Amino acid sequence: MADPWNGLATEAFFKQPTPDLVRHLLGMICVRDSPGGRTAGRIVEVEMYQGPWDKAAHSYGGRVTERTRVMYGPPGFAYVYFVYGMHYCLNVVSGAPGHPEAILIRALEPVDGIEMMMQRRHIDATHGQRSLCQLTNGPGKLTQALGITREDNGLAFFDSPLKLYHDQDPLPSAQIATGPRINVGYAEEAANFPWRYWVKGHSCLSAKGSPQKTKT
DNA sequence: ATAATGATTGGC
DNA sequence: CCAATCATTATT
Repeated sequence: MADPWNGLATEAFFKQPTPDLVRHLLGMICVRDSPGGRTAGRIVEVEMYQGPWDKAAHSYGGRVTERTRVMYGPPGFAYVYFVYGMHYCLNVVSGAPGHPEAILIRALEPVDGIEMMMQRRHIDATHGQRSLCQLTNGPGKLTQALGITREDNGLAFFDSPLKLYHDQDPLPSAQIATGPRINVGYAEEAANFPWRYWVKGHSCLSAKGSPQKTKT
């Protein structure tokens, strides 16, 4: 038997309940292979969206549209949508078929294909941790850096150019923080659900996702 | 057919 | 703080 915490995620891995999967995605490696090469990053910030009763979700109320159709299918596939007329966002579909749940990937720590990411993001080569993080520390930034577009909608994370890998054991709870999701103020009571999860203290968290630093 | 708006980012 | 920019969605 393969070690479930080492290597390409299996189709079965995605069948766990969304509240479990969202924590297990933290620390995993998201990979996008393209003819030009591989780009990849470690997942450090995510948000879950749960089906018909989550007013922040595109699938709120059980709406089935062309855009949200993939959310109603089996878990482990990509839900990619276009927002604000200029950005793509990448989600991992979760939940059993008929349960329109998904997990938005909000920030990555760059791991592979740095040069290609810099070209795609139109960022000049500079060095240091801070400049690396700006490649992928936001949901729109990471799709641009990995070259993810609407063409990726519906791809299987366990069998396609878009992949999720384990290279370490799941993060312990002590290293995971939670809080309200970003930019869902329209969602009334759901706006306050603590359904954003991030790696505590990580330097590549999204700008709005980074807890404000307090002075001592 | 038309109007409103967004699971964001970057610039001022 | 606010403009950019257009697909998606709901409404007429």
